[in-house]
Amino acid sequence: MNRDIFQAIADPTRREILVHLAGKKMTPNSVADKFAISRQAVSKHIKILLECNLLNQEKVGREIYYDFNPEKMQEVEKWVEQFRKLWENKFDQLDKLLSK
Amino acid sequence: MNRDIFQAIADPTRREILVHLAGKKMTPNSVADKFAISRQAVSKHIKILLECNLLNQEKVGREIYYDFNPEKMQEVEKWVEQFRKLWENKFDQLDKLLSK
DNA sequence: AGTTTGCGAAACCGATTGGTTGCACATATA
DNA sequence: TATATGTGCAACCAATCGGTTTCGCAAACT
Repeated sequence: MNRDIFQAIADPTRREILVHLAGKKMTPNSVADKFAISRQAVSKHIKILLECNLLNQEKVGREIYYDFNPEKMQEVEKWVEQFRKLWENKFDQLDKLLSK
Repeated sequence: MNRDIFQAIADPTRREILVHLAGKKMTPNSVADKFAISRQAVSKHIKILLECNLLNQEKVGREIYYDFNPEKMQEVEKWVEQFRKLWENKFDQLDKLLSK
């Protein structure tokens, strides 16, 4: 399934999961230990992140290790990028004002 | 009301609205002309964007002009930033591999 | 003064979301 | 072989979402 990455990172729990998995690869169980929700709920979040290629999957025995795939996140960066010149202009104008 | 900016930009219509309003200030009616949804639906989107400070509001007579406030978008940029070194590492490794 | 225009707010609706519990199944362990 | 563990999937549920239509009100036009 093809999912919108912006919708994927809209949920605060999923954003936290991403930060954890960017630090080190983890199993769903160990991720779930970090949160106050069920293992299955975490699994659903992981599935969504997986569906938009924000995670890599590696099966070891009966365990599955997930870790963050940074490439996809560039899509977000690229979208935000288009606005950067706007806030930089704003700062430039403030700088000019302050230096008067 | 205080709203999550990630939730605000999760909707594709709202992202399009932001791009329009980053180009020039517009009234809800003129924004609605760009979409296949009602003016009221657009107004609800604008309200959400306003609630997390992604828009500025300026009343002129009976019209209200909205335009993009870039500062708030830096929150998203900042969050994505933490992952940048990860994908940059990935490219470095690819470069090394290709130059062998 | 009466009508049109621009807007936000409210009520409503079907679809989606984020959680739960229960289950099936493969893999490890006794 | 029997049992325990790690996982994904399905069914269910209340809450939220994104749209609609209807309404009220202020500002502009005739």
